[in-house]
Amino acid sequence: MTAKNMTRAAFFVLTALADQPRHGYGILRETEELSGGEVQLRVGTLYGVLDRLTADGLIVLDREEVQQGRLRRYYRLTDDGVAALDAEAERMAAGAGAAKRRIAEGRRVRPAAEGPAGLEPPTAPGLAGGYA
Amino acid sequence: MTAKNMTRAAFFVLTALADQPRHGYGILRETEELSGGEVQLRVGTLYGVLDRLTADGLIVLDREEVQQGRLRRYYRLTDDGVAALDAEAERMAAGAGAAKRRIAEGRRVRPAAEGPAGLEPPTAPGLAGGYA
DNA sequence: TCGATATATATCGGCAGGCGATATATCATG
DNA sequence: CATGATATATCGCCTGCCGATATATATCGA
Repeated sequence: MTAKNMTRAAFFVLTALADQPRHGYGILRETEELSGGEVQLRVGTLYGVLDRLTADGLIVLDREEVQQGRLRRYYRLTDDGVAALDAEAERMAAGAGAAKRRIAEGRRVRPAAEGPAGLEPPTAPGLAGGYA
Repeated sequence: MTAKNMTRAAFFVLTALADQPRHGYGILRETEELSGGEVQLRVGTLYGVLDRLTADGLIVLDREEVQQGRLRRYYRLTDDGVAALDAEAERMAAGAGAAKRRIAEGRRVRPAAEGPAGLEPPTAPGLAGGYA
């Protein structure tokens, strides 16, 4: 929707890889654990995301291991990946802050009441805080 | 990807409506202004989102006005809408915080260097902070 | 020993949703 | 008189998420 709009799935994958390299299945488990089970990154989503992030140069294949007869393919963030994740986190924090502020701002005019709108016409139109 | 996963566009619309009722075109301008031009909610996106949010009971048609021969259709948040936006803001802030923390955590092992991985095998696997 | 579950990879088709393009209409500005 | 801002709305393309499915090995309980 914006310039380089990162998908949620991509964000979660990058976050899971931010502290150390992980393999696909590890990313799945880490994401779920990290969010207390709230976020569930799906298998069907994972590999597409991994391919796209690799193509975009945000992650790279770190190494391959064979543990107990099972292949593990480890990915890690590139410098670009770290930067992208950092920027996205910044944007999210800013957006969350803006939303919170505006909810509070609206609470003055809208104290859980119904009816066409606030009683007095809104004071100023757009002065708002801005995301950043 | 999670339980009730709200789209970005929906988030921006709800945020734009959080302080006062607005009409479609106003939402577009407000979103752009609010983010310093970084976020551009598209016209082709807007009305679908508006319909979906209405169907979900997160916003309602507040009123219709005719200003200088042009129709303005104002929407406002419902209580559910406020709650949903608040919850989403919380999730975003938590996610952003987790990402930031993990980036810092990884910086210890990955000081902008390249090579298969950190020198010593990562100390502990998953103790992480968790989103919330 | 057999079935279920966890670990681990990967693909495919359906469907939701964002976006560019397009259409229509009014008003202000150059 | 044309352009651009304001204001609504629709349509088709394409990206991307997800459920289902496939394959293979190891573990554990019945």
